[in-house]
Amino acid sequence: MATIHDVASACGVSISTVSRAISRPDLVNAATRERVLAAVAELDYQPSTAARSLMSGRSMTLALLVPDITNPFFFDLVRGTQAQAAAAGYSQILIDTNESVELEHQHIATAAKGADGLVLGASRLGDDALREAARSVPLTAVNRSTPGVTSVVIDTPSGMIQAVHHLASLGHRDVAYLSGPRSSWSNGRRWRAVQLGARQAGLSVRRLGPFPPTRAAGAAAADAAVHAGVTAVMAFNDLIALGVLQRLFARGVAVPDDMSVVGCDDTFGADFCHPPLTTITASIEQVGRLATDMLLEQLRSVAPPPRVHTVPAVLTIRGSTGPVPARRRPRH
Amino acid sequence: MATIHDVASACGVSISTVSRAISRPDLVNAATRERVLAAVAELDYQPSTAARSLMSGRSMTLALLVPDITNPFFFDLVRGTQAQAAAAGYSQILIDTNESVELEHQHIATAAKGADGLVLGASRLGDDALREAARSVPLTAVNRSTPGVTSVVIDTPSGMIQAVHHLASLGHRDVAYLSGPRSSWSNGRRWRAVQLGARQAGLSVRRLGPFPPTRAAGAAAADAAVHAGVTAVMAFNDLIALGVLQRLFARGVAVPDDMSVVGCDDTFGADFCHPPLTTITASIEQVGRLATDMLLEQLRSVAPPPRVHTVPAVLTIRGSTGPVPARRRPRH
DNA sequence: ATGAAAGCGCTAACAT
DNA sequence: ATGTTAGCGCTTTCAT
Repeated sequence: MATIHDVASACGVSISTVSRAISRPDLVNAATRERVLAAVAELDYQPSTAARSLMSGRSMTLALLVPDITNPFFFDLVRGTQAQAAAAGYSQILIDTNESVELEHQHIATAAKGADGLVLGASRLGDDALREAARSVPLTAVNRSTPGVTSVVIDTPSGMIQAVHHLASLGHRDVAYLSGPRSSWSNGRRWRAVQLGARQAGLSVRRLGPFPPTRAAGAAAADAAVHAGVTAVMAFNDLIALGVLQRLFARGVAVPDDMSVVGCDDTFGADFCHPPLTTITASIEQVGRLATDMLLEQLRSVAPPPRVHTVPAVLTIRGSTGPVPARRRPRH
Repeated sequence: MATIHDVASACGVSISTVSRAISRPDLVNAATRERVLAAVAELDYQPSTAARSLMSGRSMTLALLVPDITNPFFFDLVRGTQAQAAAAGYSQILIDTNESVELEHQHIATAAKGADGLVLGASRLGDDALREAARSVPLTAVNRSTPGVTSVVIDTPSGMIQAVHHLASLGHRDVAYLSGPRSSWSNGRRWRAVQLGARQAGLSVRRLGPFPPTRAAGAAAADAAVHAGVTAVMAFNDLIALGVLQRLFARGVAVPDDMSVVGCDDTFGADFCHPPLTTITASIEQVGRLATDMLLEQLRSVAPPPRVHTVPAVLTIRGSTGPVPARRRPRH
């Protein structure tokens, strides 16, 4: 690998001239510049990022931490952050914290030294830990908000309230919320939204779970819902809802004829599963873009005060919700 | 941010002692070591990765390049490479080359300086360019093989041959292959496999396309297939197949009653779309793990000669394939 | 316009 | 067992 010295000696100038010819071309004589640039091309010289980082203190790298790359929600997020990072000349490193608070903690510490800033997807950290982290490194949190921390949150709750009303208007009186992970901030918000909507619409909700936010867990969730005797379920996310659909089908419970199912996030698959999922839609990729933008902003010399940006979410009605069954089916 | 000097002066030793206390504890007096480690904890000292990289010449970072992060095939790959990289203490940076040969070229060059090695997912590079790249930086290619380049390839072709026989056994005589991108090496292999299978099974295949490997393109592909009057299609990948399913449904063509559909890769969604997709299954995550392993191996002092590892793939029959229609439906 | 030299934070000889 | 020193490759004063 060619170094700046190779280039310098190749065209008989000093290393500072080479450096300047590259980073501030206007400061060097046109003729010399040509010569240097030619040598650079000739030797295929690439300035060492390590050396640059050492000098500048910046790595031109951003890190994205997610609890589980397996979850399509995060695919969409990755897409958005990656695109925006790339556009700004940053690389993005991807870290899976495996739904673990400790791992997240640890990775924040280590990632912080490798990256110039972090995007925390659905952080499982507590308020104090999150604020603390935000103090030690530029970061923006996605779907995890607390005062003093820059974040972008999706207004899923208002979508869920709409969903409850939708269910009510179909005649449902008994619905279950299939809870996500306890450590998920979104889960708390969503459950509160469901409760609020239920109060407004005058129907009864109960919370089942918590369940891991996976398709596999949807089977258990479906069984719990059938056992509870509700006519509709609202799942913490689409993954659980997908699992529910599958399990209900296996048990011979028809959707939406015997049971209505509402997902959340409208991630990949929600529109082509069977039946297609009524769910809460937001542009997650857009959220990723925004989060990266807000992070990049903090990296500029004058960092803005922490802000929280809210992205709208709406109810998308598809085939998995329908009128309440005329007569309740036997509970298997 | 604390430096090694801060730690050193904090406990009245030289920086080398600090360095040693951290990287080779056995070389320093137990008592001093304690003191140093205490100071490290106290000051929350984190050795600078940039400085370390500069010294060692290694960044402890791997890069994964994919043509399109949007594609679920690559989600699975990301999972695998990420897991294995993390296990080996490496970070992984993710790069989207956007289906562009030029972008891939360029990113290989730039990524090469930031990362210690690359995993190229479904590289769109030509043979020469790929070999050239492999000469300049440690890399392993996934589903893109050429002599002299370490790679892991999925034995999708044998799965596709099985699929053709499956179709033949259902009575199909006319099938179409819905071609993927021209620059995709896999596409060529898959098409050849389909032709071979067709010859063996004595049925006729034609190639339609090429189509971009996206759900959206599946609509065009479906129309082309209907127009061609075939009774079964085999798509380059599940994404196209999913799009076909959707379009066929919209046009009132029943699957599998009027048309059988075979996908490829068994990516997220293939098992819960409607009807579930008959497809070619391989553990893509496993492929990612393997690719990273093989890359890591090249990074060790004595790099092994280029090898190509083949991962098996099998036909998974689901609901999207069935007997050939008794009488052909009118072609819309 | 160009060169010399200092130094970013660290590790690895080489002294002591 | 510990300290001193010389770089790793680069940018950036400061001279010239």
